[in-house]
Amino acid sequence: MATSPGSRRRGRPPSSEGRDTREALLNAALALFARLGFAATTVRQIAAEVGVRDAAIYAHFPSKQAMYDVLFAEAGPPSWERLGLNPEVLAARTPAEVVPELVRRALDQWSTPRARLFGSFLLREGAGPSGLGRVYVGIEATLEHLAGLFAHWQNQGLIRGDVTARQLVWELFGPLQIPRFLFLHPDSTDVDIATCRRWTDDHVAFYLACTASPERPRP
Amino acid sequence: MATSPGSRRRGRPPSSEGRDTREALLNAALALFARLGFAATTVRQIAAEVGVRDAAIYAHFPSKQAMYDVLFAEAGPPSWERLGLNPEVLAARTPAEVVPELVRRALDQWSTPRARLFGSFLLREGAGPSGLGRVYVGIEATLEHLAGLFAHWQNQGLIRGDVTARQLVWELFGPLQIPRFLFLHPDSTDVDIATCRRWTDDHVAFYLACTASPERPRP
Amino acid sequence: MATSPGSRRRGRPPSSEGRDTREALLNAALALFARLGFAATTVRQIAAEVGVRDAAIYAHFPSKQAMYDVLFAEAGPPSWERLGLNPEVLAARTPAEVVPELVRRALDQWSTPRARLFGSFLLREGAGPSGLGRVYVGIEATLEHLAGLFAHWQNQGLIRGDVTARQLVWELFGPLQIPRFLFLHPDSTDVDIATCRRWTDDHVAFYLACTASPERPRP
Amino acid sequence: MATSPGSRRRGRPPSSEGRDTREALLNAALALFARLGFAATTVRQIAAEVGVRDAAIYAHFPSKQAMYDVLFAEAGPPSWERLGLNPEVLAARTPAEVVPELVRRALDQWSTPRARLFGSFLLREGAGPSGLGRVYVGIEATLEHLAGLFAHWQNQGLIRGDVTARQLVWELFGPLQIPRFLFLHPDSTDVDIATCRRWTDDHVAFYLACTASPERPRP
DNA sequence: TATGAATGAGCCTTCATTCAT
DNA sequence: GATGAATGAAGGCTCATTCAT
Repeated sequence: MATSPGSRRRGRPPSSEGRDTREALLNAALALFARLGFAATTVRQIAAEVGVRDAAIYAHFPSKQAMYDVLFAEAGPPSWERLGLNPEVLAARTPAEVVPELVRRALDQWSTPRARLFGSFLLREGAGPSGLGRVYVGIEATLEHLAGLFAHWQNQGLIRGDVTARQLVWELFGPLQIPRFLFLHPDSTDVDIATCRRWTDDHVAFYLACTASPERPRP
Repeated sequence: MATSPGSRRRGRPPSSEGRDTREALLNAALALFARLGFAATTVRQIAAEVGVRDAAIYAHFPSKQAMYDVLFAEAGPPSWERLGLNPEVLAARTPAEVVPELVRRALDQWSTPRARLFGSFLLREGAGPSGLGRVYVGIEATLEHLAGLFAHWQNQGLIRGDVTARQLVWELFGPLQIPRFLFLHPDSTDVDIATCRRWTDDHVAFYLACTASPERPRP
Repeated sequence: MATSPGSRRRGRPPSSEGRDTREALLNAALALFARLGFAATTVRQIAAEVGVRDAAIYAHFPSKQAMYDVLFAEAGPPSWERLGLNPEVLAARTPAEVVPELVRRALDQWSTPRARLFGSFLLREGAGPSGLGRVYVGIEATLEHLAGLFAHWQNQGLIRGDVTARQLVWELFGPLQIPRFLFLHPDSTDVDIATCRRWTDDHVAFYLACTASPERPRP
Repeated sequence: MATSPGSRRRGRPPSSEGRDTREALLNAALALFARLGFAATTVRQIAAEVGVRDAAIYAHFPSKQAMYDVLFAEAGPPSWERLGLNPEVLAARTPAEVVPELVRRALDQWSTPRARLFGSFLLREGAGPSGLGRVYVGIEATLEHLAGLFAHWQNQGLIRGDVTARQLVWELFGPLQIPRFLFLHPDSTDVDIATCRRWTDDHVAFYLACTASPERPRP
C-alpha cells in the first residue's frame, strides 16, 4: 500500500499527481489511528504510507492533532438519509418485511472498510466522552429517526404496544452493536463478516418473533 | 492520589512504610492505561502515581510492556462463580424472579471501579483479537455457564422454546453491553451508573415480556 | 573546538553556514572514540563537538553504532599505493637508499592526526578479531606489497638471502609498531613524535647493518 | 562459569563459602574489563559472573573505579625475577643458548590466561599515558634488567658490538610485541598460541643470525 | 556479607514540529 | 507542495550507588 519514499525528487511535484495528497494523508491517518491509536501513530508512519516525508504533512495540516480533529468531525453518526430508507415509504409495509431490510442495510454500511475504520477509531479514542460518546450520538440519531415508524406500526397493531417505540428501536439495534464491533474491525476477514451476519440474522428472527403483536391484528 | 516523590532518600525504604509497591504500580498502570491508553501513558506517570521514581519500576517489572501483559492476563472474563449464582439452585425458581437478580448482580460487578478500569483498558487496546477478543471470551463463558439453566426453563415451559437456549442467554446479556461500556467507564459519575441501571431495567422488563412462554404454562 | 550549541534556531540552517555536518560528526566521533572508547563516548558529546544537538545526529546516521561502523570500515589498512612508492621503480635502487625512505614515508603517514586517531580507535575497540585484527590486515597488506621488492634485492645479492623475503619485510616493519602505538596517539606532542622517530632511526640503522649481504656483492 | 544467581538465600553466607568472593570479583572484573572495556562493563555483569548481586560488590570495594584501580596496580610489568632468570648465571653461557630460552620463558609468561587478560586490559584502557604507558614501563624494566647481560656478551665478542646493548635487547623483544598482542588475547585458541610461537621462533633465528659477531670471536 | 528496593543521573533514541530551500 | 536538516522535549531504560534488613 505504501509507495516507497525516497524515490521522489525534491521540490513541488507536478500537479498531475493531484491534489489528493491531503485525502491520502487523511485515509492513512484514519487507518493508523484505528489500528494503533492516536498516541502510538507517528506522523512519519502516516507520511510513509502516502509516500511523502513527514514534513510534507505540515503543508496540509497544522498538526497531527488537527488530522485527528478532521477525522473525528467526519466520524459522524451513520446517516440514515444516506441509506435511502424513507420512513414514510416504509410505513406502508409490515415490520416482517421492513425490519430485515433495515438491518441488512445497516450492516452493509457498517461493513464498508471506511465504516470499520471509523468504528475502531472511535472505540479506541476515549471511552469516556469522546469516542463512545460519538457512538451514543449515532444511536440516539437512529432512535430519533425510526421511532416514528415503529410508533406507526404500534398504532396499526402490527407490533407489540406494551413498550415505548424508542425502546422497540433500541431492542432491535442495541444487540447488534456487540457483534458489529467484535467482527467488523479494520482487519476483518470475509469469515468475520459472515459470522457477524449470522449473529445478526438470528437476532432479527428472534426480534420479529418477540415483537409480533400478541393479539391478532385488528381488522 | 499521587504521593509526591523526590522526598524519599536514596536506599531501600524502611519496612515501616510497609507498602506493596508492586501492587500499587499495577493499579496505577491499570488506571492510566484505561484512561489514556498504553502508548500515551509514560512510566514516569505510573511511578509518580505511586510516589516513586520511574527507575524503581524496573525493580519489579522488566519493562512497561510487561506491566501491560500482567494486567492483560489478569483481565480475564468476569467469573460467574465469584458471583455466587449457582445454576442448580436457580433452576428451582422462575425466570421472572431469577433474571432480574442475574442482571443486577452482573451490573454490580461491572460497576466496581476495578471492573470499569479493566473494561476501558480492554476496549482501548486492540479492537481485533486482543481487547474486544477478551470481551468475547467473557461473553462465551457466560453463555456456556447459563445455557443449561435456560434450557431447563425451556423444558419446563417457563420460557419460549422456539430459539436455542444459547440465543436466549445472548438476547438477555448482549444488549446490556452497550449501556455498560457507554456508562460504566473509569470516570463514571453516580448519574452515569444510575442511567445505566435504568436502561438495563427497561431491557429486562422487555426481555421477560418477550420470552415468557406464549402458550399458557402447562398445568 | 566545540561550537556552542543551543544558540541555533529551530528549523533547517541557512545554507550560508555551509558546513558538512555529516563529515564533522564523523570526525568528532572518531576523536572521541579514540580518546574515550565507544562505550564511554556519548552522542551528546559528539553532537556538542560539532555544535548541534544530539537529535541532529539521527538525521545523518541511524544510530551511534552506525557511526562506529562507518569509521571502522574507513579504518582500512594504510594504502601503500597512496604513499606513491612504486616497487618497480624502487627495485632499481639499493636497500640502503630505499629502506630509510620507505620507513620515513610510513612514519609520516602514521603521524598524521587522522592516522593517530584511527590507530587508537582500532587499538581500543576489540583486541581480538576486531581492532588488532584490522592492524594485522594492514601488516599483511604491507608484506604482500613489498615482499617482491625484497626478493628482488635478495636475487641481486644486495640483502641477505638466508631468510624469506616476507620475513625481511616483517623484521623491518614489525618492530616499528610498538614505538608507533606508544608515541603516536591522538594526544602526542611534538616531543613524542620526535622520540618515535629516534627509535625508528635506530632500528633502521640496525636493520641495514644486519641485513646487508654478509658476502661481498657479486661483481 | 557464572553460577546462576537468585538461587542464593539472603543474608550472610556461611563462611565455608570462603573469603575469596573478593578475589572472584576481581577476576571477573579483569576478564570483563579486558573483553569489553571499563565503560562497557557493568557492575551487574561482574557480580553475575561470581553469582552474587551487584549490591554485594560494595561490601568489598567502594566503587567500580576502585576495582579498576586495584587491577591496574596489579598489572605491573612482568617481573623478570619471577622468571627465575639470573643474569649473572646466564652470562656464563652463549647467546645462542640463552636467547631462545629467554624468549621461550617470556612467551610462556605472556601466554598464561592471566597475563593475556592483563594485556588486553592495559591495551584497551588508555592508549595514552595509562594503558600503553604501562606496557612501556614493562619494556623499560626489561631493557634495564638485561642490558648488562648483553653488554657482557659484547665485551666477550659473542655478539655484535656496533650498537648499544640497550638496542640489542630492544631489537630482540620489541618485534615480539605485535605477535604477542595479536595472538595472545583472552580469547586465544591453541592455534593462536602456536601461531604466535612460530612467528617468534622465526624472529629469534633471524636475530641470532644477525647479531652473531661478524668478526670471528677473539681467541 | 549479601540482598532487594530505591534513587538520581544520564543515555540512546524518537517524536512533533520548524525553517530555509 | 515537498524536502532535509535541525530543534526541544520527552520517553523507556540502564547504571552506579545507597540504605535498611
